[in-house]
Amino acid sequence: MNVTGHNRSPASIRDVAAAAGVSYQTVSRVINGHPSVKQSTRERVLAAIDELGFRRNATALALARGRSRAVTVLTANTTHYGYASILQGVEESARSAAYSVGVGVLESADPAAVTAEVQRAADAGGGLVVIAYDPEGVQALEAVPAGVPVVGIVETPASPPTDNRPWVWTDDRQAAYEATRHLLSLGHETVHYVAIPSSTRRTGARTSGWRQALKEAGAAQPRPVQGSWGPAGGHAAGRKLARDPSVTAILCGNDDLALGVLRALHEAGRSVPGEVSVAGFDDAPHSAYLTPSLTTVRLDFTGLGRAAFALLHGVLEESAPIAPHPVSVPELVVRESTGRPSA
Amino acid sequence: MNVTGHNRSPASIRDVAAAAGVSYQTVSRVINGHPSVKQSTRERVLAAIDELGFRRNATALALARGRSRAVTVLTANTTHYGYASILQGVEESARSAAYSVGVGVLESADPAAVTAEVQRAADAGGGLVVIAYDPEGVQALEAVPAGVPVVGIVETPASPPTDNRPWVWTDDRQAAYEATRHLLSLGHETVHYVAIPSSTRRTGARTSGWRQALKEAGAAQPRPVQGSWGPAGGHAAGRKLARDPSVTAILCGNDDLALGVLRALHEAGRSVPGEVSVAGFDDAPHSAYLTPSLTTVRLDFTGLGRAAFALLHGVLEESAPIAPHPVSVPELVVRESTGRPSA
DNA sequence: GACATGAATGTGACCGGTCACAACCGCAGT
DNA sequence: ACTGCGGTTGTGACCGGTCACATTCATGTC
Repeated sequence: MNVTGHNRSPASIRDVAAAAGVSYQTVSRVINGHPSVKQSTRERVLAAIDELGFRRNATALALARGRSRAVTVLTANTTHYGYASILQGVEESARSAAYSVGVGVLESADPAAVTAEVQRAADAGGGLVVIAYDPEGVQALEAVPAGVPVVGIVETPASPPTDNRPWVWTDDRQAAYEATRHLLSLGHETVHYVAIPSSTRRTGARTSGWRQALKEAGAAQPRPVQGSWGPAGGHAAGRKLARDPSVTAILCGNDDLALGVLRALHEAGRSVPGEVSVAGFDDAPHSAYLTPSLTTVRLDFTGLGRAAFALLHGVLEESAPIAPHPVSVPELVVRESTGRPSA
Repeated sequence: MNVTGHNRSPASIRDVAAAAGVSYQTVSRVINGHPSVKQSTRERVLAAIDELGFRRNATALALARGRSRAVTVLTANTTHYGYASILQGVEESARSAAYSVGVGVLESADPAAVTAEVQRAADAGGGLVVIAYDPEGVQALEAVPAGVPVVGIVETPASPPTDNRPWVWTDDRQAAYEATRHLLSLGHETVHYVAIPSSTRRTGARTSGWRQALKEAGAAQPRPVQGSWGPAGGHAAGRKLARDPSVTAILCGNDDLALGVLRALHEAGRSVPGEVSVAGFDDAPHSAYLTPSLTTVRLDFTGLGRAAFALLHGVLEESAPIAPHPVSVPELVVRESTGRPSA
């Protein structure tokens, strides 16, 4: 009988101490597995703990220790596949390290709101993981107060964040490069690009990888079409591209955009991959089941989340040395949506 | 200059008090907007706060007050559309109430792990939102220690959780009922069902709504096909159903399953909706862009999340009275994937 | 038998806030 | 001059743990 049902407020170590006839300090020692506690005493204390249903108060612990086994993930979105998977990865490893995980969403538009959210997360006391794939995330990363442990998840290894904080990345640039080369190698004259909103005012890593592949191949470099994140944006972009008969290959900034593009092409009566090839980015779970199934670049988002946590964990506990910035290697997955041009 | 760069440890109210030449209690009063503080004093304190870059320590606050403006969402998954959207809804309203949001994932298989996760979340001190759409969630809801404020998000209003804790729901039963009736009204002899894992050992709400519609129409009641959550499960189920030429209408437990079913039918050479009609559940963002676009039942998951938080907020702050269990009304969205049977 | 030694335990202060209560202030009422 | 009172401010204890240090006790050694 470890829970006595109608207990008023939860038992503290002093309650346990009283019940076991020892001092609170001894109870503390037992909880923390300190060696110098006589066996008989330890057993008495453990019995009392069980009896009273004692659980160590996490808040008090955090206050006394000055740090709180907690990580907060700051992200612009929690529903898109990549973001959600990163969160899942962080949560996964955080859980097995007995850390708790918080989420803070960075509301677009308002910079003050972003800063406020960062502040609140910082006040929580633990470490921060900032997903800096988009403008809000980048701003958030910069707004993190000095002294707060933080790991950034960024799009490109090219230019590190302003200071020497650790970060992890997927090599999006390389990934886009490879996807573009795949399409070119099939015989397409050039490849059009439907972009996701880029992380900075400058060109995003995916865009730049695509561009480089075109350049190296001496192919024409059409203007990227700006899309949003979701399928609706892809659909809008796809309608424009579908009107241009010279378009035979389209690379999309993510799989959702690609889905919208596929739909737009279908509505315009252009067959995929017969007339137009389409490739995506991310390899979301549904991409393999579309008709036609989607050629895309698989990115290990959950692995990225795990790496971010591992890094942060190292910083917070000062135990494990900070591993060099982990990279996850993207992998091109060729499916039905890409093929040789018909002409 | 509110941040003095190289500040060692963050300033406490006593630091501020010293700087302003008042007692710590006066600082506390200023922070909390207590009326009886002389205007000149207040200004002096505010100046010191700004000077030292003081921020109130959330941990200490929680310890002193005995409760912490925090909510933890317990869920079996963070990436599936419905779950992720609920989380988003909770986060959204939590943020505007200046609450922080935690996430705990309930690892399947191991019941002990589920209980442990619930415990850790409870220890965090705030309130709990448990998504009890699946066996893990239901178990978690039951494992919440007495005295911890909790709101459950359940599948069916039929049988409330064991005790009188508040909860919210979507009327999944009614939704499935309507979707089934839609298919029957198109002239299908009967409707097959690909089920998501149900929340209890008994039949899930969606299954039961489907069954009732068939019963009322005097239609045959085929065995539901067990699927998992993702498209892979739907694909497997779809392959079985595709082999049976008598199958002309399939209702799926969610849109991901439906996607897998669509793919399987395509592979088997059966046209949708020409030979077979397919309907999903949830109205995920991509469902409208599939080819054929998916008939489905739209559920307001973010609204559900918001409602859950509102309820919990009421409990935690004892201010607003507990509103009656909010329901969000599902809406049938008819698209291309359903039509009259060909025969 | 006196003393150093190490194991086992207890005491007080502290983390950074809050709460309850006491004390001080100036001013009106008698 | 004495009292009452509301506005202002300060003091001490507390939330539930930890940490640094002091203390007690049994033991082995000279």
